[in-house]
Amino acid sequence: MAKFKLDETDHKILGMLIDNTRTPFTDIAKKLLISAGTVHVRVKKMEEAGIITGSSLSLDYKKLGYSFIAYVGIFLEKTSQTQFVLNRINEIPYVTVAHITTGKFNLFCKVRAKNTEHAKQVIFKIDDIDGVYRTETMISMEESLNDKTRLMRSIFDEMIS
Amino acid sequence: MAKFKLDETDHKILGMLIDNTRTPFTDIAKKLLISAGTVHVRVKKMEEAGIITGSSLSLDYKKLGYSFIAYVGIFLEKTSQTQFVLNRINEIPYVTVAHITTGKFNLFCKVRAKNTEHAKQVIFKIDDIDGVYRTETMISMEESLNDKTRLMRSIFDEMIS
DNA sequence: GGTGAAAGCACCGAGTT
DNA sequence: AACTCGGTGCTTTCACC
Repeated sequence: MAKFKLDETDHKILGMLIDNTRTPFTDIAKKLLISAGTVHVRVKKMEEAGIITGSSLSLDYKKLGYSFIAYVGIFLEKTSQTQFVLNRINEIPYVTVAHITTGKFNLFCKVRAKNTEHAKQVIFKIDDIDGVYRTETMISMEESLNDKTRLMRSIFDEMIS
Repeated sequence: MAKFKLDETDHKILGMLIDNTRTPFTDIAKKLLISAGTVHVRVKKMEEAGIITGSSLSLDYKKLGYSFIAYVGIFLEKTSQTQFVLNRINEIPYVTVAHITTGKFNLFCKVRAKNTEHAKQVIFKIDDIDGVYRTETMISMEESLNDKTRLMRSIFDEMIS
């Protein structure tokens, strides 16, 4: 939970790995003018500290046939049901992220589905959860991905300057 | 854009790589009772087909000091400004995803920041864009990540059954 | 489209400065 | 902390099925 101290070298290593986890340590070493062993040790330390929690593939979901994205805002009958409903939502396939929120909605989640028909089925499952009073759906017509890489750049740029 | 035909072996390979891009091909080969060379060829084909678009590190942003998440709904003065405003939003650091949406808002984005003060600065930048009439912020109190892995499981479960 | 073996590297730990 | 170096094991290719 605490802030972890990373120096500029660590950031540069992360910067090279965030776009491609298979970037050879030897390449990183060459670019940063350090030894591959040092890269190895630093990555390991970041893994042990829990900064690096794993690695994942980036897939083109449109090509896989999942081109529908929607956000669903959820109103509850009573706020005391929040955790219960969140747990139920997390059991529903094709819900990719869920949040407890302040503001308009009590809960908020993202759904990725094949098409409108498929999404409707997913959203009906959310509506059916005990304690859900009403939902409000926002359909994404276009997603512009900044995502992880972009966020890391924001963080790095600030730290280096 | 078209659906790409993946067989069960491809799905199993993706299933083993989605959680850990560094899973040795030899391990995958052993488990699926095929040769490591075959795993290599199939992964390469999926890369060439654009199904696999890359690989990225999973990082603990809380430990990096970025524990604030909010969603921002955006109302525009005129819908004709949509693309222009989307482009401006994509230039703002700490905005991680942006969408053009139907429903309540014209645009919709996710912000990850250090704290409320930092988030305020980011949201002010959104408010300042020409054509933005009003924004509505939903602060996440708790994020429960299903994320990529979860989605892939949803897809695989369906395909295998 | 798959195999199996061989060659080429990367990873990773031990020992050193 | 960082470097070098050597053993181990993964990746990648290629001739063959």
